[in-house]
Amino acid sequence: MDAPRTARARARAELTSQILDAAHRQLVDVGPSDLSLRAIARELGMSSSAIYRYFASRDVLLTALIVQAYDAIGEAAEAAEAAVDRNDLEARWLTACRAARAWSLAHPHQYSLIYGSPVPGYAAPADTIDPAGRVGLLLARIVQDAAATGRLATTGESERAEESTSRATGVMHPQVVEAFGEVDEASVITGVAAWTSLFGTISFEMFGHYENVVTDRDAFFDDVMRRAAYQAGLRS
Amino acid sequence: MDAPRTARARARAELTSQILDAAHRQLVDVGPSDLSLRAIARELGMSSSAIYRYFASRDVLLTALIVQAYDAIGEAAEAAEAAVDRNDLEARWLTACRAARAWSLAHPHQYSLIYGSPVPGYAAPADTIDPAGRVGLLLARIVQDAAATGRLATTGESERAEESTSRATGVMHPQVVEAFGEVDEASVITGVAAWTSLFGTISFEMFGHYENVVTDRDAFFDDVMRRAAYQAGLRS
DNA sequence: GGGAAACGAGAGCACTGCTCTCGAACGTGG
DNA sequence: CCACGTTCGAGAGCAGTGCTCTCGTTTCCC
Repeated sequence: MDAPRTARARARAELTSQILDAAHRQLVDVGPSDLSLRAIARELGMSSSAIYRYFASRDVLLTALIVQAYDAIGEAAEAAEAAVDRNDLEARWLTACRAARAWSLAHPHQYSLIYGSPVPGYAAPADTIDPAGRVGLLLARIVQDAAATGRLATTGESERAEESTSRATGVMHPQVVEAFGEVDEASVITGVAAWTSLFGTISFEMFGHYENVVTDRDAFFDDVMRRAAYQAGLRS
Repeated sequence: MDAPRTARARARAELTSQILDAAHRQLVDVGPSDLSLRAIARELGMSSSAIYRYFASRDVLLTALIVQAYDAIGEAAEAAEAAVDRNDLEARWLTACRAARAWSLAHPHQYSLIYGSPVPGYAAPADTIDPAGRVGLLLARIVQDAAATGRLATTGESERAEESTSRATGVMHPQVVEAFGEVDEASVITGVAAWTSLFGTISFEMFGHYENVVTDRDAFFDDVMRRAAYQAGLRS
């Protein structure tokens, strides 16, 4: 952000990112709750107390890592989705979901950092809520594109959906509704439900809940995400 | 289970459950990762090392608490569902889901113990996989009842569902297919997807992912669970 | 009753996050 | 250019953790 004028400022920025890197490296094989400030300090050859010049507490460091992880999975999903034909909405959807899953399976500890139980004594810092929505925003954009090209199926299924739709108003946060663009709130709900389903499925797989339940995880995931896309209003 | 013949065995059983109770009590306000063996020992007026006569390690104690939590949420869902008219399949479904959510909101730390990121260095003990499926089994039973009374919608929606159904075989574990009874595998998949959606939605709500996203959580949950029931093949 | 197993308490080890102090390096205003 | 104030790093230390080991004591079973 700011250009580091003085040598001290430059050294500070350098060390800050070195600490972050070391923490990120440690996260590869230890898991968030076992992440140790002292171990990071050892790896960097500095005293443990020196870390506190750069991060006020362990939780602050974790928060920074959380933001990193959100950005990483968001970027992975965006990059994959960007390579797909803009007109093939379902392919875009499925590709984004698959990319999110692939990233998660490749980075289990970072995943549990952002989608597991919050490890600090329940503190959802404001810095994290913005990057947290990145994958969700990507999905919302696809739904929005579907609506823009007149390809969003508004009525869910049969009369039942209509019934629940009729009284569903004011359920979602205005800024989320805005992110979906000019679609009715029922579509926002199904979109958020699909987003939830995406990470619910990944979490269940990663946290062992599909042990002795789902054998072919790839096929299962694809199937569920396809149905989620359909229910969100996307038709091929 | 076994009748404690000797006084020593009786004292052992007594103390074991006292430790478990103290741990459970501590879980009300501290969260799984902050659960302290020494604090439990202090509360019980015994030395910390004495705990190890009853639980070989902290993880073993946590495992016991996990089983307790699974049983508790399972029992809550079952009790609520049992009070509903057996013929109203959707009401049974929705009631079970609501009970699971209500239990979760009332017991956040126990919830994150079973549906959050696994706190031990990734150990999913065999003792836990059985009670873990209790809520899922309940939902499966409802689907099974629907099939038994000829009220299970087998073809999902349109030709798309049929397409993905055609190649979906061998995806699920045989014992899960068996738990669903005489339904085709596609219905098992949608059932497991609905089960995933249930806890995915609860997790997102509990772990703060609906902050600035969903305002009316009750209405949102009902809506999503109703759609999940529909997609699982349940029709009112 | 005597031998063996189970038990409780205490000390101790290695580790954690975090605080405080103190001397050294650094940057900037006069 | 140099003195003063800020920033930084290291070390010691505190309170706490899970866990192990030892050493008497209690209980059980033959």
